[in-house]
Amino acid sequence: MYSVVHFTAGSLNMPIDKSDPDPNPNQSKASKFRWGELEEDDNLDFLLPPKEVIGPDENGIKKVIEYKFNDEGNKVKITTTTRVRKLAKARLNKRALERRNWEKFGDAVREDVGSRLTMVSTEEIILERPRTPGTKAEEIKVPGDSLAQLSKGGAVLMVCRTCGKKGDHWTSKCPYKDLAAPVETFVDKPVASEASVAASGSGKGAYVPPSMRAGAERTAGSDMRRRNDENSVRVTNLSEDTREPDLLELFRPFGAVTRVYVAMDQKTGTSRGFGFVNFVNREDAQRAINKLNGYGYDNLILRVEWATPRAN
DNA sequence: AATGAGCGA
Repeated sequence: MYSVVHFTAGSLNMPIDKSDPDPNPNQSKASKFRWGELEEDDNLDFLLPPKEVIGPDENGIKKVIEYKFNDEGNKVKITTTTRVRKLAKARLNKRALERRNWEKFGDAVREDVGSRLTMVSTEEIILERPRTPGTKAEEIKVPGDSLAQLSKGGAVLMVCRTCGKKGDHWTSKCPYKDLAAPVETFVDKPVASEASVAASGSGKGAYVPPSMRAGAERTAGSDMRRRNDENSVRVTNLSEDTREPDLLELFRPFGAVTRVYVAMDQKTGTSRGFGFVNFVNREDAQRAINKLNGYGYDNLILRVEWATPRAN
């Protein structure tokens, strides 16, 4: 239901005599309400003397004198006295006081800003990375002198720990590095034979990981539990601000993760939008791929696939 | 759209 209220131009322009109560006391409730509203909405403050502010004085006392109409429509004077917290120089420590006296610098030199304003100036700083590709290394490079050749000359002794070959490649480049590692690197005591380990159960002494116990699979192809760089999963379409901890959090539930990596643009320091996650177990990697490929993450749809082995 | 960094007997 609506209550229809009729206004006439005359009623709005009527001179308002505040001392008079409702000029039409017998009118309906709606009309009475209308008068009340008019009184509140009409700003009659221009009839009042202006607001005065005195102080704050040396004691921090500030007075504000205002004039208002009260509910009865009478003019009243309101004086508000407040104590303003003094700008306490004593509260500033020595160093802060010193800084106050500094010359303006940065962009503030050119700006006409108040002495107490703080300005933010931006300055581009090129980050210097340790060893930028193609600087130092090239300067000392002797043409036609490969690392292998140097090693033959006795400068560098390059002996592969995996296959024992001399002067040919580093351990990490060994063509056989993905074959089972030699036992000696894992056990610090002379190894008991597999037969004796099996016979004495766990025996005493050095821990023997399951993969090394008698009966464990030894061939490179069938051993899924060997820790290596192969169970590598490529993740693309990562949002700009996805970092390695985020990737770990996302992939960790599928099994032990040996490494997470997010490719960064070295120049801008921003993510290139892809990364890699390596799993201890191939099956876990496969489950992660199945579950997370096409998964919505940070309002992007992830692509999760097997990575092709890194070119070395 | 896209496949990673660095170390060293």
